[in-house]
Amino acid sequence: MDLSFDLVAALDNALLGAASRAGLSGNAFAPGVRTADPVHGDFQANGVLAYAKQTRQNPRAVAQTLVGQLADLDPICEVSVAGPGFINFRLRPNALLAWLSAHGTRAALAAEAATAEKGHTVVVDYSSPNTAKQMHVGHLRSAVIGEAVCRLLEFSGAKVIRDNHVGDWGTQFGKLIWAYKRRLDPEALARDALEEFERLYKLGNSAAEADPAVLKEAQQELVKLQAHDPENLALWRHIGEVSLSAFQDIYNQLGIRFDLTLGESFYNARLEPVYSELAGCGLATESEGALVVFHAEHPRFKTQPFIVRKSDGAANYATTDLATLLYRTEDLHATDVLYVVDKRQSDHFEQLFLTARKWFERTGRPLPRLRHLDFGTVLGENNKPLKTKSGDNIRLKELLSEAFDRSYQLVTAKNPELSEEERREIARIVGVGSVQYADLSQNRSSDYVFAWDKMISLDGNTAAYLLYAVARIHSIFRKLDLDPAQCRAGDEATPFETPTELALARKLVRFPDALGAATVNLRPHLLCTYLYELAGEFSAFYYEDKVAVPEAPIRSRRLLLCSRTLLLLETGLHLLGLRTLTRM
RNA sequence: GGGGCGGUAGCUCAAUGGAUAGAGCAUCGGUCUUCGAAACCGAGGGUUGCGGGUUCGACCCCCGCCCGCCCCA
Repeated sequence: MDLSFDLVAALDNALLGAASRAGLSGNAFAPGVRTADPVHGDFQANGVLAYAKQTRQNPRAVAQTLVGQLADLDPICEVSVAGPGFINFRLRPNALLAWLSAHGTRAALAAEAATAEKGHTVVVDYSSPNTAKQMHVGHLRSAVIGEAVCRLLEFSGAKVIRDNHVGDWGTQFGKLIWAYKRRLDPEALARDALEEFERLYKLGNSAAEADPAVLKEAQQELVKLQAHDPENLALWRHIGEVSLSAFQDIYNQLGIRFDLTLGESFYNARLEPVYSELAGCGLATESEGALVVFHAEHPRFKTQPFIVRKSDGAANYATTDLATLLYRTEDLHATDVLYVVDKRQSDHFEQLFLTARKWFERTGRPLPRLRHLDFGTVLGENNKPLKTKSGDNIRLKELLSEAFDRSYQLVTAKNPELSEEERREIARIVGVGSVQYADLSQNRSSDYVFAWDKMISLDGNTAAYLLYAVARIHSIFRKLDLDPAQCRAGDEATPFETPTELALARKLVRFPDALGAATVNLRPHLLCTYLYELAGEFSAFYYEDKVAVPEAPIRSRRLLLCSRTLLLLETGLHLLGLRTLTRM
C-alpha cells in the first residue's frame, strides 16, 4: 500500500486484496473502512461483522484471517482486531510524516481531489434575488451555501456554471413604472436606487389599492412593457441594471462572481414551446382554464396540480423553471443542476423534477441530475424568522456592515497597535467570514438562530477561531523568516513523538475524508467541523510543543506540521468562500 | 385535513447502521519570564420526545402516538 491521498480508499483496496487471498467470497465482503474514533485507531473496517453474520462464521476469526494477509501494511500501520470483529488501523509515526511530506501544496491537493466530479457540468442556481428590491437576510443562505458548493464541486473536478436566476419580470413592474413616471425623487434615486425603487413600488401599490383609476393605469403600464413599448422597456432595463450593480456590491463582499445572470425575462421568448410540448406529449391538460400537470402515481400530486399556465394565460415559476431547465440542458449541456433554494419550495421542486423527467423522457432528451439543495430559515433569538424591531426584513447590506463594525471594534480592542488601515482590512475579512461561517457550519437543512455574539466570538466553532489559528501559523513562519509554502520535511526530520504532535498529524491525514464527505453530500458543515477540530488540535499542539526549538530534527518535523495545518486550513476556508489573513 | 422537516446536556448544535452519544456556550477549577492568552488543560452535566418493531449492533431504519415549525390554485 502506498501513502495515497485517500487512505480510506487505499485501505479498502488492501482489505479486498486480503479477502481475495484469504478465500473470502468476494461479492459478500465489503470492507467498510472509515475514519475511527482516535481511541481505537485512525481508521477502522466494520465489514467483517456483516460478512461473518451472512456466512455464519465467527467474526473475530474472520478478522484474524484477514489481518494475517495484511503483512504488507506493517511498515505503515499497526493492524489489530478489537471488540466483536472490528479491524483497527493505526498509522505509524513515520508513515504520518511521509504522508504529510507527500501532499504538500494546494496544487497537489487539487490534483488528488479533482477526480470525483470530473466530466460533470454542474449548473448551480443560487442567490436569485428580485430586481428593484434590496437583498435581505432571506437571501443570505442561498448565496453563501451556493458559493461554497460551487467551490467544492470545482475542486473535485466539475465544470461549474454559476447562474443567477434573478426575478426580473412580473406584474409588480406595472405599479413600479406607474410610480416612477409620476413620483420619482431623483435625489433619492442617486443616493440609494433600490431604496427608491422600493418606495415607489409601495407607493404605486397603495395608490392602486385606493383608486381603481390608478390600478387601471398601472395595468396599462404593464401591458405596454409586455408589448415592448420602448419607453417602458428602457425604464425596466434601467431598473434591472441598477439593481444588479447594487447586488454586485454584496457579491463582492461575499466573494461571489456569477458566470451567467439569466433572469426570468431571458426566458420570455422560450415559454411557448413549454406549453406546446407539454400539451403535445400528453403531459399537460386544461383544468379550470389553466394548463396543469398531474402525476397520477403520486399520492399528493395526483390531485394537486402543477400549474404551468395560469387561468389568466400568464406564466409562473413553473413555466420559467421548465424553460430554464431546457436551456440549461440543450445550450449549457448541464449534466447536473442544483437549486440552492429555501426548503419551503420543496413541493415545487418535487413537482418540477417529476414533470421534467417525464417531459424529457417523452421527447427523447437526456435529463440532467436534478437536486434541490434546500436550507432552513434564519431565525432571530426569539426563534422567529429574523426581522428588524419594526418587523421589516434585515437588509444584507446593513447586516454585513454591522458584521464589519463589530469585528472592527474587537480587533481594535485586541490589537490597538495595528494600523487603522490594517484593522479595517482584518475587520472586513473577519466580519464577513463570521457571517458566512456561521451559516455554513450548521447543517443547511435546519433553521438556525442568528446571534451576533456567538458568531463574531473567538470561542467555539467560529470563523475567528479558525482565522486566529491561521494567523498564528503565519506568525511562526514570519518570525523564523521562512516561507510556509516552501516547507518540506528535510532528511533530518524525525517521526512525531509527543501526544500533541501525533494527534495533529493524525487529524491532518483525515482531510480527504472530510472534503469528500462535504462534496458528495453537498453539506459544507462537514468540512467546517473538520476544520474546527483541526484548528483545535493545532492550538493544543502550539501550546504544548514549541516549534522554534534549536534541535533541527524536532524543529523540522514541527514546522512540517505547521505548514500542512496552514495549507489545509487555508484551502478549506477558501473552499467555503472565506478569505484568510496573516495577522489579526 | 393532507404532506414535509424537526425534537439529542440548562442553552446553541454535532454524530456514514458500529465500540463508552460528542463539541461550544454557561458553571466550577487550573495554565502567560517561553514561537500571538482572541489561546490551552481539567471537572460536573444525557432514559437521544414517548411506546413498540427490525438488526450481531439503532440518535440513525420501520409502525403508532405527543409536541413544534413550514407548505398546500
